[in-house]
This record gives sequence, C-alpha cells and structure tokens, in this order.
Amino acid sequence: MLALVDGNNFYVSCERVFRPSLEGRPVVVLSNNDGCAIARSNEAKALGIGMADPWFQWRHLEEEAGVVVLSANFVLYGDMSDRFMTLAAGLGPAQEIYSIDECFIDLAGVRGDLVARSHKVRDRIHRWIGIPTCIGIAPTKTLAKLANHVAKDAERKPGSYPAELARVCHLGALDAAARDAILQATPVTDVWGVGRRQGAKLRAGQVHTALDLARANAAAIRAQFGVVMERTVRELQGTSCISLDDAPPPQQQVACTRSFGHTIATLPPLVEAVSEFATRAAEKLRRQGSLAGRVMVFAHTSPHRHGPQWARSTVQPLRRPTDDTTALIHAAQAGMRAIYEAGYDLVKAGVMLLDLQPGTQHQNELDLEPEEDGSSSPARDRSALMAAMDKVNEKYGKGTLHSGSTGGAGKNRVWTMRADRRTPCYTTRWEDMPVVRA
DNA sequence: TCTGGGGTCCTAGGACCC
DNA sequence: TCTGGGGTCCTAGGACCC
Repeated sequence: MLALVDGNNFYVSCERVFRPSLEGRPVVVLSNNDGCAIARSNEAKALGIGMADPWFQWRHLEEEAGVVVLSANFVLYGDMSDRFMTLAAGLGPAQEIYSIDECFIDLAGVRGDLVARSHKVRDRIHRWIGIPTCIGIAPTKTLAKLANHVAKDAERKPGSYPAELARVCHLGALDAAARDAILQATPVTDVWGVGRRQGAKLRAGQVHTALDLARANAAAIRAQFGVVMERTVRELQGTSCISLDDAPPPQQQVACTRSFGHTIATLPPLVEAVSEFATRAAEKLRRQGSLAGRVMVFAHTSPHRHGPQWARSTVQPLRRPTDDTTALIHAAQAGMRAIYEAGYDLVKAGVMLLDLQPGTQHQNELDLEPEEDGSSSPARDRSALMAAMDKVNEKYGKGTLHSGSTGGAGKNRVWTMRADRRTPCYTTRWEDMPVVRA
C-alpha cells in the first residue's frame, strides 16, 4: 500500500505561516514578472482563478474581491518543503519526494490502522510547521493520487465525495461498490497522467470517468493512446506499474529559462540574458555535482500574439564536460549569436545544460597540480572562484556576484556587484551597476 | 498593454552501419 | 524493370506533471 502526502495550496500555505492574517482570505502567488497564478488558496479557487491563469485576466478581483496577491518566494518554499518532507517521512519506511509539495510513502509492513496513523502525521505537520495536508492511500501510485484528490475535494467541496473521506482517504479500505462509486464520480481528466489532449480524445471515445477508464480494454487503449496510458489503466485496476523510487538518479538536464516581461529585439540584451541564465544553470549544476557536455540555447516570440512568429534553438558542444561558469557563458553566448535574427519581438529565452555526468571540474582537469614555482593552476583558481561565488550568492542573494558579460566575450572580464536585488536580474540595466574588481 | 519555469518519458523518422 | 533486414544513435516534437 502507498500513501501520497500533499501540502494543500502549498505556496499559499507557506505564506500564511508567516502572515496569519491571510487566513480565510483569497490569496494567490504569482510567477516570474507576476505573469501567472501558480498557487491559489481555496477562497481564490472558489472565485474561479485557475492554475497558471494569466493574472491580467483576474487583476480586477484585487479590488472587487479583496484578493491578496504575492510574488513567489521560492527560497522560503524550498525551506518549508524540507521540513515538510522530514515529517511526512514518519508515515512509513520509504519515501519518494515527488515534487516540492508532495511525496509518496511506502506503507509496506506498517501495522495498525493506516487512516488513524495518517491523521496523526497530518496533525503533526500542521502543528509543527503550519502546513495543512491531505493524504491518499491506495495500492498503486495512480490510485493514491486519486485518493488524495478525493481527500482534498471532500474537504474543499462538500458533497463532491463522502464527507468521511475528507483529509485522509484510504481507497484500499473501501469495498468494491464504494470504490467504484468514487471512480464514477471522478472525471477522467482528473486522473494522474490524463491531460487536456488525451482527455478530449478519451471523452470522444465515451470514456468520461475514472471508472470508464479503469474498465477500458488495456490493449485497445495502448493501440490508440500508447504505453503511458495503458499503464494508467492498469494502475487504476490495482496493478502497480510505476514503482516507488526512493533514490532517484540525479537530474538529466538543468535549465534556466525566463520570460522577459517586455519584448527584446536586439542582440546585446539577449546575449546578456543568456549569460545570466547560464550563470544560474551553472550554479545548479555545481550544487548537484555534475558536469555538462552540451549547452542548448533558445529564444522565441510570444505565441499569444499575432504577427510573425520566430523560435529557434541550437545545441553547442563543449570541448570537454565542465561546470565552469565562464565556459558555459561562452557557449551560451555563441549559441545565441548563431541563431539570432533581427526583426522579431522576443519574449522568452533560456539555457539548458545537457549530457550531464557526475563529477566536478577539478576532478576532470589534468592541470590540477601546482605549477613548478608553487603558484596554483588556472583550473584550480577557477574552481575556487566558482565555489567562492556560490557561497557569496547563497549568503547575500542570487546574482550578488556575477560574471560581467557586457564588455565582449571575456575580453575585459570583471565581477560586478548588483545594485538592486529587488529588480529581477534580467530587467536590470547592468551597465548602470557599480563595478567591483575581484 | 499584460500569458511560468523546470522537469520526465515516449515516438517517429532519418542517418548510418553491416 | 526488379532495390534487404536489423540494429544503433540522434533529433525533434508531443504529451504530461507540478
């Protein structure tokens, strides 16, 4: 048996811990540039605000309904997540952290009343860190996700599911008729693994509910929808196809991508932006202890606007796998120069580091030994510099120290101190910043 | 006017090899 | 005229998740 423990409206709940006055009020947390709603309180959901809805469509509710709007604070959410995961791990012998706000727990070997035990863990999480959670229990991951959905809706929308399933829902403890009734009451698009596209296709084939999908012929589903959907069907039938992964391998790619908040049509700010993205991505890379073999760069126009569309990407191989910020910036800049074309209003760009492998720069460098005169090697200097920058940026905030990129690729390299950390880095006018020599 | 960011997995098709 | 079959690797694109 598996449990899925999921923090309710996680980012909003984190904010409420430190601002209790937000309790009971409609609250949303917005993405980068205050573009989209990425978390909503129950009160905000009740107003109709959807996940990832562009905020300009709902801005009027700030006045009309007193919606409280917050910019995301991911450092805070990450910290709360760590505490949340530690407490949730107490539910069973193994844990898979699935996202910032949810984890699967293996309940194999856990004796006693699983529902009572789950309520205890819920209460502990709420008392100790202030985050409300729901827990779904079932024999497979897909069913545990569904049980969690039931636990949430039974609490949030009275009447949608039996009230006794609110907060903790153990599907495995129900008899077949009761379980089928739950699946019958669940739209197929609420099933984990069924998105908008496949959901529409399923409905066109008269598969409307989770029960319809559970009773579908797995082979026929595979032929029409592929192996992923076939697994979903089997999981709904109670056959576990997706195992618990309590030691996931390191990520296969690392990305930093951003919308600009305004359009960019010329090369210099694009080059600056991808330099910044490469810097952020390199930090993540070093944190994870990996080296990248290739760098992908992309930029595109807004798909939401009329007018000429443009989107391009390119992959730059590196001479050797590296985690060195300077090398990654150079590759990103070269890529952007190669794909850039004048005449388009670009709204987003990004850098992705590919072909990751374990290791750190100095392990991979041949010239790590000190020079004969006792001075240190360039590779070791760079490695130490990267580590020092990571420490400063961790302590004083992202982008406090970064590699200057405006003076041409590496020609007059300087280290600049950010003038104003409240401004998103990609809209800061870097040429206005004071220069501090390292 | 204003539309997130960071991931995963699967599939199809082309190039290449023997 | 008639043009194999099987394998690998790579890439692009689609679909999904939170």
